[in-house]
Amino acid sequence: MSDLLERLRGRGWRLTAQRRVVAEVLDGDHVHYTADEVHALASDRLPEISRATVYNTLGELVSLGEVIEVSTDGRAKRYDPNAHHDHQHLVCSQCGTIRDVHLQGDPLSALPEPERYGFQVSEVTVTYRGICPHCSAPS
Amino acid sequence: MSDLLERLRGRGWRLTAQRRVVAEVLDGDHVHYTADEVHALASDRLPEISRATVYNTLGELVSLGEVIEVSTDGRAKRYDPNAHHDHQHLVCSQCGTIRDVHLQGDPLSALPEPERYGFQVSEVTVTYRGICPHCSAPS
DNA sequence: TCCTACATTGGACAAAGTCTAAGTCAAGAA
DNA sequence: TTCTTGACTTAGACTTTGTCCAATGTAGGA
Repeated sequence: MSDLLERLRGRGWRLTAQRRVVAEVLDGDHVHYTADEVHALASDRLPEISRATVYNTLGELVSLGEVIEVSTDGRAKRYDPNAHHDHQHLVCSQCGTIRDVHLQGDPLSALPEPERYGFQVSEVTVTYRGICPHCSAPS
Repeated sequence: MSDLLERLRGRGWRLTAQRRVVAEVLDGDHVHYTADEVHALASDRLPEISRATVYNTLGELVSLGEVIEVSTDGRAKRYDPNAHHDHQHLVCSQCGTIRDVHLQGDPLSALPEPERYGFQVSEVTVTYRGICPHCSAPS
């Protein structure tokens, strides 16, 4: 994670306590927090951090390509720090759990030329939905 | 569209002016309105229709499987009446235009068994993003 | 035509996110 | 080290999107 901070500083990012804390919260794989969750976790370490700063910082990390914004349910967006490994998401329709998954083949190739309608297609996101083992287990 | 109304009546739907108007607004292919847009268009024909009714009706149409809910941008959900033809979406990153597209092959098969983590996967949505011809044209 | 269960309404409420003006501070300059 | 300044942060108002509820209206069967 300190690589991340170094990389950002190299791009002219001013390194503040708030930004550091947000980056630390997002450290780790398979993390998919909402902005509110990031704010709550960041507040544990830096109680005076404001919501606006969390939103600002997340937005910056997204536009710098260090974090991916995921909206799986039409509710709060989630932030995925696993931005340097191409992957998609598998979501439990019941509890909302999210897993990163890796596909066979390139989903871009499933869209034939005549179905592109002259668009310059550059990105594809695939979301699988189903019931996770925990939710389908007899209770 | 009157097939739709007949079908719904067959399922015990009470046919009111409000519901008819909402269904009429959603008539047509390649329509992807937000709830607010549906409300505005419905109000043109039936000025006293309330937002709550539009939300209720859209929700019912979705749970009856007659309309699909699409959230392409993490902002307002859009409602797609093209529910009986399997398709995915192509979105312009600049202007937000949405097109229905048809894929080659089944995207479910791109997710190998070991990548399913015990989920019972039942659904997949694929969203392509790019620049539409109108936005990429020299202005 | 009358009944009544279901539908609609308007407004309050809630969740998620954006904006702004005023104050603070990281990091380069001296 | 201290100073300076423009970038960063803050609190809270505001916006957008959507949900809920109690009161009122009405579709369609008897």
